[in-house]
Amino acid sequence: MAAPALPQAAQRALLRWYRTAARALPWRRTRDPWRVWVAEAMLQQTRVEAVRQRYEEFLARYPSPAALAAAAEHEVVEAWAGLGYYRRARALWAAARRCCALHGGRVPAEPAALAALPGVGAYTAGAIASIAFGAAVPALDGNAVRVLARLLAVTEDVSRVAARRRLETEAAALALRAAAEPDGPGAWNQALMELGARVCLPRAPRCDAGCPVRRWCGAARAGIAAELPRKPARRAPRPVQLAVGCTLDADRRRVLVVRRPAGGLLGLAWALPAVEGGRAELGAALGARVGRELLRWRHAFTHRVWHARLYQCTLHGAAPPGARWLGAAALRRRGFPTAFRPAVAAALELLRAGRGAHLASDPRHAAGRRQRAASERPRG
DNA sequence: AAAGCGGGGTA
DNA sequence: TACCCAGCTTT
Repeated sequence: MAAPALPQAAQRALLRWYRTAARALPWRRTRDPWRVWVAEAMLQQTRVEAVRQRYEEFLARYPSPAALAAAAEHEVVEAWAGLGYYRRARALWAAARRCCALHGGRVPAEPAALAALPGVGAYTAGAIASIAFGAAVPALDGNAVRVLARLLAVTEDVSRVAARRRLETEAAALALRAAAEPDGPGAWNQALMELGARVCLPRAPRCDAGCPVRRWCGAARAGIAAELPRKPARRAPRPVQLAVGCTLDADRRRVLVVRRPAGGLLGLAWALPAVEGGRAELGAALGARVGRELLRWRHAFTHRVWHARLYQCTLHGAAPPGARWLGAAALRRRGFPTAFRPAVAAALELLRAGRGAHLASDPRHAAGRRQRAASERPRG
């Protein structure tokens, strides 16, 4: 292993800064590998503040791999509702089961064994191994990539293999050297991420706001910190028309909900029945008569935008397999992805209003509809 | 190498 | 509006 390009003095300065500047986050109070793992799983592409609110609650419910493994997969997905990337919940559940089957219910300490678990890639394996077990391995997340690309003044596109390899080599050398410091590689990896989150910000790096490693930063010296790291442009999300059914039972006291198919978008999450297309596609898929339109809203994903319309539906025959009828209380309790919350709110409104009442009779709701409908108007 | 997969904060 | 975030998996 070659020596790191970053001087030891810089590494020590950053470690020193971390000792005093680190935020007191819930997952920093422990070295319990399960608690570290749950935090890392939740933090994948997810803001610290979003995870803060959900972390303790999830751990109270699933305090160990065995506890999670004992739950049903769909129950875990529901506990994940609102956090996004639901595949993480399913992977964590599968990985917990594997820990019980293969590792006696314990979290493995070896980075390779960790990375073999579903949902655990190079970053997460490195984070768990270094933070929970003190292993001298890097944890190269988006923050660390940004910080290192700036320190080393890597001007190449960081998604390219050559640039990526350079960052990984440097990160590995730094983790190894950090193992000889009192704080250890776990603190070092978190120090890199903390700097990226607090000082070395993506758009507007705060080099002047007390960056502890500015003296050693190639990008700051060249005046190009804000331009790094370079990344390829992302493609615009594809617009998709979505028809959603609001189906009441004969008593008009309950609403039909379904679990979405496992493979696709929002897999295994609870939702109102929905299909790409309009009234015709919804009626055919649901076996229902499609009545009046109740609501329009939009929901943006990374890769597509839903232009969604909610229709009141009447079933021709039986409910589709696996569907459930939920009353207002059950509907409120159930965890739904954010994409469906406007529809669930409208369904609740419809239940509350009762037979024959019109949704738009609620002025608050009518205002919301007008606003969304305006933003929804097709361009051109 | 690129695409699929959420949700929300920020400039 | 555009960008990005404590990424992983499949194609």
